[in-house]
Amino acid sequence: MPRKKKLLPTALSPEALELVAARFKLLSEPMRLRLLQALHDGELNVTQLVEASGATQANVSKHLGLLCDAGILRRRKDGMHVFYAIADRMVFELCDLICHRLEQEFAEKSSHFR
Amino acid sequence: MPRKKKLLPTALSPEALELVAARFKLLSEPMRLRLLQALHDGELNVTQLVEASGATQANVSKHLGLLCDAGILRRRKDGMHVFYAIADRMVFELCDLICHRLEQEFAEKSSHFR
DNA sequence: CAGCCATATAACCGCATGGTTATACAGGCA
DNA sequence: TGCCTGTATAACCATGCGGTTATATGGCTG
Repeated sequence: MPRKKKLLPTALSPEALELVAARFKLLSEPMRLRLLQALHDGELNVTQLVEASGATQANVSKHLGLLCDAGILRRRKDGMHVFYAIADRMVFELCDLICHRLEQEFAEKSSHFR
Repeated sequence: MPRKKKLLPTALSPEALELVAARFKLLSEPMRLRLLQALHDGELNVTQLVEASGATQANVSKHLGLLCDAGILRRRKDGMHVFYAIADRMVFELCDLICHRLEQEFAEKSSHFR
């Protein structure tokens, strides 16, 4: 078996950067993060997500569609209901990284006042 | 020494999600990713970044300002020049995660045609 | 079938923001 | 001092996109 990955950065092409940026953009909406968070522990249908997020049904549906198209969520129809679930748990890894870093930054800033 | 982190997800507050989303939004522009990538191996001044990115000086300057305000970059004035450098290398970790995942997704899709 | 519920979609509006152009500002150099 | 270079900023425009409202679709139930 050959080596797994190249270690050097090897500048990404502009097209690749577009795709990466698009992925970040998907995660750059608080409402979508709320939906993802609501789905952290398991699938929910649209009505449940509407309740959990506090947004309108149309709005929730649109966001879910985007996340689904990107492969972050998956859909499962069950009779009249449509259940959504996390398809790519890496999103939580990304959020946690940012979250901990922010926490750390604020802790440092606030320490200057003590 | 007590435990380092709580293990359970513990839903983030809406305000926290706003901050996390804002961080993602900063990374959701291809041009900003290009600038970050250009700075991967060390600091560069604005003129060099203009060349590296192919954008206008004003545009580059604006993006650099945003990244700097967020603490992702740091500035260093040297005479007439202003040098920018990565202040938080976590951005590369985030990009790599997404990048490898996209690579993997496309590889899987393309394999269906072989 | 009729009517209701759950979901998706289309049309629209308003705002945020990326890009450009022009200009201001500051440091070096004659 | 005056000019040139490097950088930041202000004003402006155009586009994208999140939110809403209204409507379509489709499955269930009486």
